[in-house]
Amino acid sequence: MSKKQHSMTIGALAKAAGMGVETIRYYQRRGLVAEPEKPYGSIRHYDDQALARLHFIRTAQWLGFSLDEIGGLLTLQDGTHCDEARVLGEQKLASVRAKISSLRRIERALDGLVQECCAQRGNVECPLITSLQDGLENSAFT
Amino acid sequence: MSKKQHSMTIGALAKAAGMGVETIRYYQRRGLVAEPEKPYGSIRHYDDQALARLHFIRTAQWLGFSLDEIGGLLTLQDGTHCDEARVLGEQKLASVRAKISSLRRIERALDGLVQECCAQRGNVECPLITSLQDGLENSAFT
DNA sequence: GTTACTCCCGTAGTCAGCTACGGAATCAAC
DNA sequence: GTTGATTCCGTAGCTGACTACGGGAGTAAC
Repeated sequence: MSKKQHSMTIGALAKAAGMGVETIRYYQRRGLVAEPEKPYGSIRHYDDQALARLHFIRTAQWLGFSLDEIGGLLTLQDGTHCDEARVLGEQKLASVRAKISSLRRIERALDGLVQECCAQRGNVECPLITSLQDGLENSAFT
Repeated sequence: MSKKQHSMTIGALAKAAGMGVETIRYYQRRGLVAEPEKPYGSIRHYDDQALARLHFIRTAQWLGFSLDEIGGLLTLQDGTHCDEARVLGEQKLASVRAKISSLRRIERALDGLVQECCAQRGNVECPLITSLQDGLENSAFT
């Protein structure tokens, strides 16, 4: 149970979290990470809890949450708001799924265009370009 | 074959293209859309070719091309650079596919967390939050 | 005790893609 | 011939997530 003694400067914290010092200071300004009060000397020290919070932020970002949304999640962090967290998770899941299906449509369209391009190689008319000009309406991939 | 007589002001063009006047003027500044010279009076007029170009831009944007990339595509527009266009299309297709697979991983992770949340309803510990804190490593969804 | 690094803090810049503002000119309708 | 909308043009602001800069203070190594 050694927790507090593992203290580090902001530079070490940044290295441990795999991000830049300026990024952490930016999160502090946004209110996502607390600034520990600095001792009588002058330099602030951070513990493992600060590191955990940075992990939280990074992971939630990877899941597609914005920093504002992460701020919301952090207020639920005491564990007593499971339902609210779940709702946020469900909303994010829905938006991720929407993004995926939109990207799939784009994939089909692009793939079709590239195939056509390959087939017509050497031709003067480029099917990719002309499809873009026509807004894809006349193409089979929409 | 009536083409030129279909001329419009920038406002009408914007409406036809489904975008704002300021957006078109922004594209002109970026060099994506030409500014027709204005007649002795004062107001510029745009034809269907300008509209086609806006369609081109919008569609290419939907396909995930940035405005810079679209500028590149537009220089290939004479149709004699089919191979180059195809290469750009293939690159974009690869990046779309990468995005999709990354989003799928995110989907799985989020879905797992939300399921756990549902299962543990009423519990004090929220699995979604704690997983975020631990960086998902200890969770089954990575 | 000096050199070299790191920290502190505020402010400002970056990127993409718009969006808004302001003041003058012009056009369309009545 | 006046009102009200639109155009023109340059410049400036916005969003999100950083990233950089500058100058002073503290800290670690030799």
